[in-house]
Amino acid sequence: MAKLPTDGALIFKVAIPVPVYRLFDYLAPDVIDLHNVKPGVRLEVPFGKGKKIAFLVEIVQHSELDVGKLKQVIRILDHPSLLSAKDLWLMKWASHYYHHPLGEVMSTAFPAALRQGKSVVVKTEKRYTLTELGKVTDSAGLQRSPKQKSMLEKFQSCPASLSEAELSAWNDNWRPAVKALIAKQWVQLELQAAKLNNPEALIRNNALQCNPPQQAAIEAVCASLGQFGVFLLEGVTGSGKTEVYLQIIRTVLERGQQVLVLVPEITLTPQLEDRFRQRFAISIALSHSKLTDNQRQAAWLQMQQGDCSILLGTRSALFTPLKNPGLIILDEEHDASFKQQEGFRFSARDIAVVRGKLLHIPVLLGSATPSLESLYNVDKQRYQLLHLPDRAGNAIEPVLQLLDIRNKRISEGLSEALIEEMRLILSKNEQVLLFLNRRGFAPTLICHSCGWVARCQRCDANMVIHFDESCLRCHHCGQEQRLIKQCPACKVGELTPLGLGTERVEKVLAELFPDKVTVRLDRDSTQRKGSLENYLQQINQGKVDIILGTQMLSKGHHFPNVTLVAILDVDSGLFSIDFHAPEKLAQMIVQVSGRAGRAEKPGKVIMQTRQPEHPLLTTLIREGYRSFAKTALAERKEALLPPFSYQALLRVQTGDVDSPPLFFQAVTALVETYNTGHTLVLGPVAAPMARRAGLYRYQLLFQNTHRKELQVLLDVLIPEIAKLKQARKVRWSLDVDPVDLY
DNA sequence: AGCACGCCGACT
DNA sequence: GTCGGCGTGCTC
Repeated sequence: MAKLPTDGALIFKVAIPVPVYRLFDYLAPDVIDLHNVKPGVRLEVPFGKGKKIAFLVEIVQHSELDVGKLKQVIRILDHPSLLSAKDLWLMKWASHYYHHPLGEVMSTAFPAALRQGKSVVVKTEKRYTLTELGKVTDSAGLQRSPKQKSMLEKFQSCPASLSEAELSAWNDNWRPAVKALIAKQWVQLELQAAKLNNPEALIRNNALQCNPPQQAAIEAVCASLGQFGVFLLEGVTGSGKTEVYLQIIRTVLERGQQVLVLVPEITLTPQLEDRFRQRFAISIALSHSKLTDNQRQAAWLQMQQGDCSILLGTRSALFTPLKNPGLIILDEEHDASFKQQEGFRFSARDIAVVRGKLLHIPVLLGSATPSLESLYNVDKQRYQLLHLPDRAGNAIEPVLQLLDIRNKRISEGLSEALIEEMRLILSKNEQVLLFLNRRGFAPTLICHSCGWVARCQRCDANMVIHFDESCLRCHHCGQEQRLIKQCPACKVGELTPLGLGTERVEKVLAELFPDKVTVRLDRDSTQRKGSLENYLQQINQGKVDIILGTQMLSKGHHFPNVTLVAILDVDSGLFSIDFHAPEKLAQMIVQVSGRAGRAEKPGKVIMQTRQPEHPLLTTLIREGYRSFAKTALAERKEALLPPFSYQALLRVQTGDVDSPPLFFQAVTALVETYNTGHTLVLGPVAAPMARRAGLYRYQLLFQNTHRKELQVLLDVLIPEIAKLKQARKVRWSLDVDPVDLY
């Protein structure tokens, strides 16, 4: 219990969710008993004109400010804190690392309802009130003797509560009939607890037989339980990664500990959830953006209270407090969606590793195509590589091949050679999967006569033709207009769709294969809730011959009857200015390839290209992803790009063109003052897409081969930038370790 | 981020 | 003479 000093009031140092890089001082509330008032508790405080929910960070004796002018905390919301000291430490660390105000970091770590100040009833011990027990027992609707009745009445009006041991002792004095009723009730109430205490009750069905590499991976991670270690589980689709997860999780549960499982996207949760539910008889908490605030809050609290042992969630679930942490699994660790792209731009993968170290638990990163950063960390022996080489059940790796389409006749993106391959596969009643990462009919509408192109008025981008909805749409800002027929510039020219989108390919497939069923899977076709699931079901039931889709196809879902995969336009990924592009392209190719085939039906992957000699493609095909990664890492090293250096990107958006130069002038002056180390400052330059949604975009890149030096510079620079008056006219943000230079 | 204060143009 | 524009500064 904190003691009141004799000479003065206690000061609460408080983080408030406002974009301000410091804490605020408040007088402690008028409660003498500060028992359980620990850093991390939510507070209601007066702030400016109104009130805000804030977070206690520290209790101190003195304030830099005149104590007489301090306001007082209105109330304390949590008894005790919902966050552990380590949870708070992690948030402070993240606030510092990403240079984001602590109040906002903490705010994002709480579910929406709790950050708005909703109170939570926290039970401290598992006790059952007799009143409660009496009510449920009585509602069984059985005939009772007067004696039983009077006993139950006594029971119901009894204010006391009993622990398990107390109840069973007390139980012995009851008549058998009432005892039986209570026992029945007891079983219900204790079911969850019993499952947690009895490992055998956890498991619904027997584990699958594992091959030696799987077994080795399981043993390596299990041997590390109770201590920190990062494991990179590398395994292609079908290599049995999930089985490895499940068996390790079982061991963690048997130790009475909790598991946090993070996945990149919600579309992946149903399948993993099913596998988990089939294996474990305990409840599984879910947390992702498609759930309601209440559902997410429930999951959060269940993990915090230790009422649930498995949490399956997306990026934002990372900070969920764990009563009894045992393991963090991050599946598809290479996926860019683990990086938050606005506001508090954190990497769930990187913070997960920090959290594992803090909690002395292992972190298991899984991927068929590990990120270059993680492979680099394996080289540096910071991560331990666990490789699953075989497809479980002896399935054969798909054969990748390039299809040179230079000077070849091509109809709507499909070369004749590809069409022939498709005919062959379809004639055997096997499925074909076509991948094209561009939705809509065509990405450009051009005038055949004068060359006019339909551009978005608010972005530096073309309007995409959507014939299905008879509109032109900008994929960057969502702006829409009706599909026009006449050229607005020359009034005479014929408007022609240029380029390829999934809608267009769908149309040509209907002409080429009139007796085959095609399903198109992209954001447009799966917008209705449940339609994706519906399509997937049809595909797996064999009602579909050709699957055509975008990025959506490359993640999670596996199509065992697909024996031919074609990537229609692999070249568009080869010429990006972002140095991450080759890595992303290689990952995409391997991920898409992994969708196809199974044991008795090996898959074939065809990539249409006009760059058949391109080293990225040839290395990937001849030597595989790991060879590609090795080459790519060598190139990064040569150019001193991450992971051989560290970057932070200062981004700016404004409605007017005049503010950014003034802002960057002021920033550059600050940089000159504070950059005593060797941080490279590149820019400012216009962003690759200089205008988006009506806003002008610029960026300034900081780069240093020493993490610490960059960190120290940003430590002083960012709060100073926040104070600039030129910063008020622009929307600026800092992106530490950017993954997307757009 | 909000919100108030404050100093310059077109209006009941 | 006022209403209101948004530039500037502050929030314990």
